[in-house]
Amino acid sequence: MNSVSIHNAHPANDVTATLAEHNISPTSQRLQIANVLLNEPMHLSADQLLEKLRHAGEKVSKATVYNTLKLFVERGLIRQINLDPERTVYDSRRATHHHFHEVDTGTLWDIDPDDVAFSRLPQLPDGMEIAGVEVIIRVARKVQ
Amino acid sequence: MNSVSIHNAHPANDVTATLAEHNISPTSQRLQIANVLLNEPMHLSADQLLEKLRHAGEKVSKATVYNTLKLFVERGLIRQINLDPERTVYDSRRATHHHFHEVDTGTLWDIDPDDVAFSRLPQLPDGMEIAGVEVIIRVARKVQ
DNA sequence: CTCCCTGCAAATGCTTTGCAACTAA
DNA sequence: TTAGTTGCAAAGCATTTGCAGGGAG
Repeated sequence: MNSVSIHNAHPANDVTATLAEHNISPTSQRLQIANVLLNEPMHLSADQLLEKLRHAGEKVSKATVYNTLKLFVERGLIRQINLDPERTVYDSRRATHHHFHEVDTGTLWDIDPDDVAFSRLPQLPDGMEIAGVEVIIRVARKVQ
Repeated sequence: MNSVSIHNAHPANDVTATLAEHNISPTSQRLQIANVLLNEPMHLSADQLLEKLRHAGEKVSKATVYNTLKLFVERGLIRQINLDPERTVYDSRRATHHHFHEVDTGTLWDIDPDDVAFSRLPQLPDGMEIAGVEVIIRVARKVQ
């Protein structure tokens, strides 16, 4: 598959290949970040990601985390979600999907795209085409 | 400024009443801001709003605009929409409705709630109830 | 050697806050 | 008088950028 000899606990080959598919050269930091994000679908802020990496003993700077996330978003590797101004979150599930958003805590859950279907959608503005449809279901803890 | 009762071209009484309904005392600045936002449904950032007010010859400070918008949101008078971190937008249509979002320019259009209907929605997480459903249709200019 | 990447620190830009002056009742 | 508001300037914070040092080939 590849001639690079990276041997860590994670299926790094997949990640390296994924980076390559998106024209991203696989530096050590990028692999670390991609491993965290891509191994399981998750929503993380830049700071949460940094903390997770540091916790795992990785050596990454804040600037590199930001720059790398920005690069990944530009290259379509991850999605950027903006719930509120102090909370930019990155979503490693590339396929379009939807979200539950718990209003009080800001927690996000994924909604499988198959669990949402429309029986009616509006006409598009002239000369425009759909780039994506996103549904956010805001939920709150039920008061008894 | 002036102790004169308010007599402008707009239906200020409605606005005053609306503020009252939301437990907001009708100061001069709040009336100015509410007039801009409530007279017609619109999406504005804090800065756009400030510029609009200044253009209209109103005397409002930036801090007051921010504080007032925050107050209005807390009191449920307007909604806050977060497109991306440097672009918090305020929406004066209180009823739930949906949006077209032009990706390139960040422009928003309203979608009438009647123009969207679901034939399937996911099961809610345990103990949660729906606080609102929001659909964002991202659109891009068609390339010929 | 050369190119690209990293990381520190400084810069940026939106938003909030401290606080003194002010206003309406 | 008194409670609530305003506005300036300063502070806060997430994110970006400048630039020197570093690593891979």
